[in-house]
Amino acid sequence: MAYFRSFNTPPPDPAVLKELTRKQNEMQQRIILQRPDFDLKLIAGCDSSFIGEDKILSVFVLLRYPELEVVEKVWHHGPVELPYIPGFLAFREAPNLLKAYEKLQQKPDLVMVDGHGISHPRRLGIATHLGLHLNKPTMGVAKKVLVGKYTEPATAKGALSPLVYKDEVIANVLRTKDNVKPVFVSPGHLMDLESATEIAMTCAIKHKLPEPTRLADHYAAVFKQEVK
DNA sequence: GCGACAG
DNA sequence: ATCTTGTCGC
Repeated sequence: MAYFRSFNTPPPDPAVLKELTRKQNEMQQRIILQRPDFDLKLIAGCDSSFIGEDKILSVFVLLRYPELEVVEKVWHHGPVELPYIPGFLAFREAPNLLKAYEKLQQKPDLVMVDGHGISHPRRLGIATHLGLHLNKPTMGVAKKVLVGKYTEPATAKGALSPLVYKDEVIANVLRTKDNVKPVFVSPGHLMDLESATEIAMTCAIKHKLPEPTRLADHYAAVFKQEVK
């Protein structure tokens, strides 16, 4: 990966990775995957951007559902300690994301995260990680696969195919727009694959990324300029 | 041992 | 993620 091909990024400490892996295996036991019982009125989207290599800026956008009108947007920036390591993204981004979340005046019924949910080696993608910390329904929408195998879904919007890992369907590869690369939708915590897929599709209006994460991504770039 | 590898 | 120009298409 990039970290051992790069000259300036320190290689991950084996002892640290062992500890973080232990933590994920521990958290894994608390994951609850079920159809949410809420009636979705407010949905949040979150994403982070980086300023240099040691500062992170996280954004949370709150939208009314299913209208998808923005009702609130907050951000928080701070230092980042760990380098990016595949499989350990949450330990790098979650701390700052949680601080941004606290700034929301109203809390969402569901959080859509830019990244994977249970479609992770130990089922602990950043969406699941955040869900456990917030004790709130979360789902992940990633742009690239992390683990698992799948066949390319049809090119029409709405087409999907399962992402399978260790004989289990951990996400749906969903085409959210005609002839555009699909996204990977997975449940995070207190959520199930079917509901997550349906919500992702409902939020995908005219772009590849569903509105919550698309707008979070957009504002992350906007706020980043204000900070600079 | 050889690849793969979210953001 | 980030570094970066023009360019093709709706």
